This record gives sequence, C-alpha cells and structure tokens, in this order.
Amino acid sequence: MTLSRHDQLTIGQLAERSGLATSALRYYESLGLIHAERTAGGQRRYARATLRRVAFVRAAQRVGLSLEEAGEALERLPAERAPSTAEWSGVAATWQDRIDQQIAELEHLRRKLTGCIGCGCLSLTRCALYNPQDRAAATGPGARHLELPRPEELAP
Amino acid sequence: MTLSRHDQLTIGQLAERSGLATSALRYYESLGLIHAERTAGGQRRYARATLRRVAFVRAAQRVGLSLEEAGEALERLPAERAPSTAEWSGVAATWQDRIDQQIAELEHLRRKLTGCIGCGCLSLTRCALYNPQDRAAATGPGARHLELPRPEELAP
DNA sequence: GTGCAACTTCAAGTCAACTTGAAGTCAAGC
DNA sequence: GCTTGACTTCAAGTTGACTTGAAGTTGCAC
Repeated sequence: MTLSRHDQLTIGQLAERSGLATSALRYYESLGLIHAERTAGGQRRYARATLRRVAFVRAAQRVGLSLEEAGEALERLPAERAPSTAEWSGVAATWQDRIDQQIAELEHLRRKLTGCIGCGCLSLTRCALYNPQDRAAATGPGARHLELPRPEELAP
Repeated sequence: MTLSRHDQLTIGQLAERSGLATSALRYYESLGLIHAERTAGGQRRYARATLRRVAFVRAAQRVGLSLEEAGEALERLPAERAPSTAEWSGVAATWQDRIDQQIAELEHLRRKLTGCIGCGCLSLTRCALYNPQDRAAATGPGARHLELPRPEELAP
C-alpha cells in the first residue's frame, strides 16, 4: 500500500478507501462523476479530492438520489476544494427535506400497519392497507423498489 | 364494467381495482403469487380473494420486500380466506420491525447531515458523512438503490 | 531485467420488476 | 352473426447501477 508520489491515488487505493469496486469507479468516471489524471502508461491517478466526490455520491445515493441526480448536485459544488458552508448547506437542506419525506411516508405506513394488527384485518372493507390509491399507478418501466417520492418533487 | 357471473374478476377488472397493469398481474401469476381459473376459451378469471393477495404483495413491497419475499410471506397466510388476527399479526410485526429499522437508518443519516451543516464540512478529517465503513462493501450485483438492511437480517 | 500484481479497454452479462409488441382468439352486445 | 374491445401467449426490451470476462499493458520490487 505505497502511495504514488504527489499523494495521488491509484484506482485500487481509491477503491479500498471508498469501499467501492474498481469497476464501479470506472463506471462513475464514464458518467462524469469523477475524473482522473493519467500516467504516461495510461493508468488512472486520482487526486485526493476525488475521495470527497465519491463519498458525496454515496451519501446522495443513501438519500435516494440516482447517480445522475448526484452528478447534478456535484456540479453545484467546487470540484477540487472543500465546499464552503454556504455551498454545502444548500445541498444538505435539500437532502434533509428528502429524508424527512421518506421518514414521514414510512411512519404513515407504520401507523396503518398498527391499525391493521388491531383490527385483525385484511378484510377488504376495512383494512387501511388496501386501496392505496394514492400511489396506485406505476411511474414508468424498469425496477421500482421502494415507492418513495420521486426526486423531481423536491427540486430546489 | 359488468361482473362475470359467480363474482369472478377478469384480468382487466382486477387490474382496475388493484391499480396494477394487466401485464403486472400476469407477471405475478408467472411467479406464483396469484392464481386464476380459466374460462373454456382460456381467459383468466380471478377469485375475489385475489384482490387481497395483490394488496398484500403491494404492501409488502412498500415495506421493502422483494416479490420473492412477498411470496414467501404469502405462503404463511391462508390462500382463500381472510387471515386470523394471530396469523396476520405475526407478519405485521415483522414488517413493523423492518419499517422501524428503515426509519432508524434514515434518522441516523439525518443527524449526520445536521452535524455536517453545522461544521461547514465535507472535510475529510471531520465530516461524519465520510467513511460510512459500516456498510462499505457491496452486497451483490445488480441495482442497489437504498442501502437498507437486507431482509434476511430480519427473518422471523 | 524480470516477474507479477495491478492496471487497461470494451463488450456483454446481471438483477428485479415489469412493459411492449406481434399475432392471434374470445366474449358479449347489438 | 358480426363487430369490437378485451383477452391470449411468447419473446424481447427497459431501467439503473453495476459486474464479469477476455485479452492485453504497466509499474514497481527484487
């Protein structure tokens, strides 16, 4: 685990430190989320700040953003230095809203479920879990894992 | 919107009442989640109880279960009648745990984020959003949207 | 200068949960 | 009896976020 000179990271080192696979890092680069210098032989060398960008993307994913949305958010932050408090708090506030909404939806479902245990239900006439018409129609093709609010509802 | 005799539902009627596309219902059938009688001509006719099964699956998805896991849960409930309070409350309790864990994880992230706004951060040395080593390594191939606890950690 | 792990590219595969399309059949109202 | 919309099957496509594999190249330690 020797460091390259000028404290640049190889893709393997970045992978180890970020917890991502090297293939994932190359994929991120193909999406323009991160960027690497190249050695004379063509190997990637990452600036130390790249670790911050990767961490940002992972955090964004945990908030429910897609990689594309994470990239848009990254564009509003400086590429090579740490963001200022003002720059960061705008992004963070948006994320807070998202998290709050996700929590609210889960708590709603939790309340419903509690009621259902009480009523011994799944009877079509009374159970609150039925007729979730609020989010009935699908939002498009492809996998859709948790029915969380779509990001565009929260655009800043 | 006339009902077939014997109050059976066509796939179109079930789709309308459940909020799912007919293609999704056929897909569910291919997975063994629901079952249909057939007319002489080969068309599907669903028993009324199928609406309950579909609603159950949708609720399971909202709790974060995959269709396969929803199917396993369905196997522990009676196929053609409403479940008893005891039968249902076991399943519901498991779901409550899942929801609670999801909420807890989101609140954890929320707290971190609040701290980060205060510290004006994303500085590698201090930011709590960094080094989420707790869940660093990937859990497998394929899409992985929110890093929530895997269901097997909650098996009853 | 040699050995070998770590790197390179590129195309193709994976996964879940569906959707879409083609080409044909059924059921029910007039 | 005819029309028309709803149904049938089956194969293939879609989405996002990656992984896998093949075939070749680099970089560093000895």
